[in-house]
Amino acid sequence: MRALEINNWQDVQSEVLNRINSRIWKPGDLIPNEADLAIEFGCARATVNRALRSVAQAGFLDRRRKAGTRVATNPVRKAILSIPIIRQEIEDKNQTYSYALISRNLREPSISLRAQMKLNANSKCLHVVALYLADGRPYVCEDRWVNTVAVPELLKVDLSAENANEWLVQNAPFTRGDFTFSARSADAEVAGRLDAKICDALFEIQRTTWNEVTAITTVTLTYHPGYRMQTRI
Amino acid sequence: MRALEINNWQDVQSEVLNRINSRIWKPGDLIPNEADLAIEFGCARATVNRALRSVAQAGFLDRRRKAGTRVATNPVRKAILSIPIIRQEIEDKNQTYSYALISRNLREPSISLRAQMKLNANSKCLHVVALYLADGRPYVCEDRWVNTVAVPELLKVDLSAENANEWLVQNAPFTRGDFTFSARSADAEVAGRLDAKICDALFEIQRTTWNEVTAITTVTLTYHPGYRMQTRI
DNA sequence: CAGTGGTCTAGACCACAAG
DNA sequence: TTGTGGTCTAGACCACTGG
Repeated sequence: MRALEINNWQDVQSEVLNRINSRIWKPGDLIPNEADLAIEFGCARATVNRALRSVAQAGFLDRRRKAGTRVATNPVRKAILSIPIIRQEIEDKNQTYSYALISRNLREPSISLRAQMKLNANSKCLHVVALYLADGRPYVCEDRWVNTVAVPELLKVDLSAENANEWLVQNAPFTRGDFTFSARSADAEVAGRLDAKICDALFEIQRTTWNEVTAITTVTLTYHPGYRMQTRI
Repeated sequence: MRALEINNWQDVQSEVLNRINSRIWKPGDLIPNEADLAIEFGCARATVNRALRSVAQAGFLDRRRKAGTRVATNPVRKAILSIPIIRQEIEDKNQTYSYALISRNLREPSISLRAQMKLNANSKCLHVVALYLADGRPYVCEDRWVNTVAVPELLKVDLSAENANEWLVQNAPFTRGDFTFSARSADAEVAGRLDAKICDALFEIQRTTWNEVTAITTVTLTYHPGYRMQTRI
């Protein structure tokens, strides 16, 4: 049996996780305070603090001033999803990326979209539909509405050459985003675009991005049949 | 114009985000090192470090020893998904939670499942199918395989009274999980369970959880038609 | 009120990796 | 080789909140 040796905050973290894991500290238990743990582990309180903050952020501990630190009873699992640029996602699979603009119009958004993006009445949006292909096969269809008040420069961009997403990433920073993941059935239109059968189940992501209080863009990505989004915690 | 006042790491963080946002520091730019920023902001380097680490974790900065800190060119957006306990998810919507066990068998898993869970040949799994209801309407169908070698105690549990997920959360800690999100069409069996029409598109989450190197359980959650998973960054 | 976590500071040493 | 971020430490004060 080897003695426990603590040299850094990662060591503290794994010791804490071990105690939770092996049920030395059970769900709901109050664990010793930072000062006591620092003495036990032979390190500074700041080091214990760093470790406990990290474990708490992962959802395994609940911390409150004065009340102390408890092992979480409902370990809410948090999965971190990386939302990559589509070009990268395709190239990471060693497939050839290509892009085709389907349509580009200036028009009024629907009422529900106007509500979601909190736009004024009469405001026009740039509506862009495009297709991303991997090795020449349809990968994902993008249906995008851009608030032209927030990003007027986009109107001058040639979207058949450069795709709207990459232009926006470079030129229109955002501070906040709402994401919705869902499943939908292919209708005739989207089935045609994605080379799917009518009634195929398609994975869909809708995302609205904001710069403080102004909506920049709402985009719906409809993936080819069989697409899977994966992550790990 | 008010003077910039920095009192804590959150202030440093928002000033940094402002500079990225307002393109004072552009994508790809090298920003000053921690020591210089500490002088500029009139605070300790540790405070700057805390702020920059936080911004980097959010994906807006790339940091490398010796190479310094750069504004990310590909701001990979990271969405944090909370995976709640189903009971909570339903109760949070002020709906009535209920649960029904559909089947419970000890049997051999399919070859693909055996591969995914890295099980030996001949190993038997507990296969549990159950339905969760919100206000009496089908909410999500759970199809679960449990590695009985890892969690033999579950065999003694009455799963018609207590659902497997909550028992496992309390009694079988895990250290790692793989998640897959996808869309599928309803076949006759699942349509019947979820009160859906055949061919409806259904949102599906598959999750395999591990304790170090041992697979605990693989569960597929198939949600009712129209289900949406939402998050925000 | 008083105990807890949250944070700041100044200084120090270390690990990494670019040149 | 050397500049950069990564981290530790000891001590201090503060903010919150439970009792």
